[in-house]
Amino acid sequence: MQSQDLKKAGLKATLPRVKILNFLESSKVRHMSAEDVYKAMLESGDDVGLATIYRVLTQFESVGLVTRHHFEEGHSVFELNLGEHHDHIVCIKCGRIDEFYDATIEKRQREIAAKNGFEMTDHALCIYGVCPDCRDQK
Amino acid sequence: MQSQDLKKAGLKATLPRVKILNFLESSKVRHMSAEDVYKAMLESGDDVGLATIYRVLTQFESVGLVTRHHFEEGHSVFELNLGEHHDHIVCIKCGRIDEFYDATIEKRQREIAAKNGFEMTDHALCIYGVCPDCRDQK
DNA sequence: AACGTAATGAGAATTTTTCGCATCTTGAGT
DNA sequence: ACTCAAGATGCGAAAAATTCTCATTACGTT
Repeated sequence: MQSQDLKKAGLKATLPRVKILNFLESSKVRHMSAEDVYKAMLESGDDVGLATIYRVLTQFESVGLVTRHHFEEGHSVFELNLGEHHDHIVCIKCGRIDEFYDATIEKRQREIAAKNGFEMTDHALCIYGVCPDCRDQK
Repeated sequence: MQSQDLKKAGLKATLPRVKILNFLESSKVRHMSAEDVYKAMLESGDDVGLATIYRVLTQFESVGLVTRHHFEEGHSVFELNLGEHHDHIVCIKCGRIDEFYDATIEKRQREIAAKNGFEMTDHALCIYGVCPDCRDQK
């Protein structure tokens, strides 16, 4: 039940917020822009204003429910947090997004931050390339 | 002489392009938005239209003269390519940007791309944190 | 020096995101 | 369940970032 999750995160369980969280949890697409969420919800009859989508996704981000990514498209992409951290590998042809986790890279990052005297709060690693399907079709 | 560099890169050596390249090479700040470049050049008397700045930086990117970054600010940041690839560590308090290169991470990335069947074309790694100066001031 | 092609400038247009404010909900207290 | 204040929403306007249009200008080749 989403309203409990929201309250646990310190947010009032308003109808738009419940709908958006519910939508994110039930969506098969994991990475979506605010506009994507807006349109998809419109289709399914859950009419939430675009400004609210932006506000809510930003709030979800600040309480850790979602992660915001800045890939190369000129707009933010949001992803529901499912616990395990991971990085991304994006196909520059079709936009397909795969996920991966690499302990070695994670460790090196922490070491590099420490070596530079930074207190690491976050990191973003994105590999760009051509996915298997797009390579074949060429 | 910048006009030679431009021609070598396959671009006509127009006045705005020479001025912009010259500005990037002489700037002490290495990471700038299109707006930053526009304003700084205005100050120094080199008046180039903002649309041209955008066009030229995009061209410079496609011929490899500059790299475009998508940090967390909601706009692109450009950096003159000086040969050696590197990644970034950004202070979320003051915006300071340090650079680093880690062979282990580079190697792992190539391996991960290969393992997923991707032909890697590029990658972006950015560590976010609080820099030494900002930690002290807190 | 002349010419054709490509580049520039200025502002309009797009796109993405935020803001302002009137109205409506939520959740705490009765 | 009912009331109320704080906070949330919706909508359109406003910002911010970037691209486009098109008339004018500059390259560089002849």
